[in-house]
Amino acid sequence: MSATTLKRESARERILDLAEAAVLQKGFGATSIEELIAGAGISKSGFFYHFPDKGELAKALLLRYIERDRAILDDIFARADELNDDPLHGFLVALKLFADMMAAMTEVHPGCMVASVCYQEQLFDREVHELARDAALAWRVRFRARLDAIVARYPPLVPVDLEDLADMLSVMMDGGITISRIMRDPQLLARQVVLYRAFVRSVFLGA
Amino acid sequence: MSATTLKRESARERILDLAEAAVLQKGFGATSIEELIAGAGISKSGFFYHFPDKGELAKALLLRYIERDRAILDDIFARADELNDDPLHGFLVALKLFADMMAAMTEVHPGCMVASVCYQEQLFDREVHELARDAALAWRVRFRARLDAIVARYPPLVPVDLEDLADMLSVMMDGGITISRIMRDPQLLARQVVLYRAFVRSVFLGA
DNA sequence: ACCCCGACTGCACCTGGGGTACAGTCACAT
DNA sequence: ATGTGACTGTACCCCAGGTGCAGTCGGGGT
Repeated sequence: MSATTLKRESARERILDLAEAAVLQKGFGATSIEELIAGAGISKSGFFYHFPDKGELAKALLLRYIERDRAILDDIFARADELNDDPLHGFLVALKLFADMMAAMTEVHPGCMVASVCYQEQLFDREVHELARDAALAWRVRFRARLDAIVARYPPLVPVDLEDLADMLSVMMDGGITISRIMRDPQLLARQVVLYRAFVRSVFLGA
Repeated sequence: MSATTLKRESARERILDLAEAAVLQKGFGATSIEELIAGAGISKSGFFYHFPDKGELAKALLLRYIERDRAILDDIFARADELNDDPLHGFLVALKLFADMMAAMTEVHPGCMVASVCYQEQLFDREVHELARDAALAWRVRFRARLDAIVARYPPLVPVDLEDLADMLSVMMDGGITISRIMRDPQLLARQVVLYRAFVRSVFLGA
């Protein structure tokens, strides 16, 4: 990394920051390169120097989003595990932490980049869709591992498929974000996470 | 309705059909008026005769989608009520019918128009967003009424807010469709509806 | 001192998509 | 016969997403 690259924040990062906010707020299609370069203070040529085309911007955006999401989940689970070493209670605490985090957001959740990509198909290439798929698969694996640890100690009282229960969290996050946005209710997502928590609790601990 | 309107299927309907498929598959932005008029066999002027602008097409599309969705739900609940007059078992049967319907779809669900609109903000006017919101509100009211009837007979064993539990179905449908698409697993949505059913069951009947 | 390289700028130009404007057509209903 | 609904055709405008390329500017390596 040269000194030039480090000064302030590189133009590339500035574009990515502006694009992320704009895309989550109004969608990828409605976000113009024009507005990004105006905001970042660079020329059109400068933009195309960093991103061969708009699709590459989408890829970079998704990659960054997935990475941050992963870091947030890592942090939440780490904090939950610190407080507790029982797998079930650790998971329940993590869900609580997550719900609190969502509840703390005063405005509606900016949206899930992965879902956003899903509804803009064909605009992006195969590669971008694989990225989204890999992210969803990573969520499944992560949550599934937690659930596997739980069943070893708590035999489920309600018959459920663990993979489905793992996917259910992804489903509720994505759906929760969407319905939260549609309803313009910032708290809806948090309440849905709490409901998922109640389900997990009742599956392993009963009513 | 004139004879002209009836011959074959009106151009307007043809456009709407083509647009619906295209939008659910690749998004509204990626669906060009050009491709629609080519498919419908009319001129550009013909398109703008029916829809003042692309936004009006979105509105018409959403309206049609919401109406069909309403009809499907009406039918499912009517069939479920025919088979059963207990509110809880009626709801559980309806969920089963719904899951079966979703499972019967061999390809991945085309997607939810309402969610699609949600992720394309700013592309549409206030009116379109109000439409999406009203649709989500209608789901909430419909499911909430079912749940209210259930609690009158079955005191909940797990403490849940009924409005949240009602919203949870919308959340799982939308999220299920999205994750189903991302994962390219057509059966995922059906399995998630079954899980929601298991939750409702355990809330009112226990493990 | 020299030059290369990364990170741009500026300008010219092209395409496709979303419109606008408006005159004309043609079948059918009254 | 006359009007109305459902269009067609032509012409034109703007904007966004590019493409192509020559030039610039500052730092680092030799």
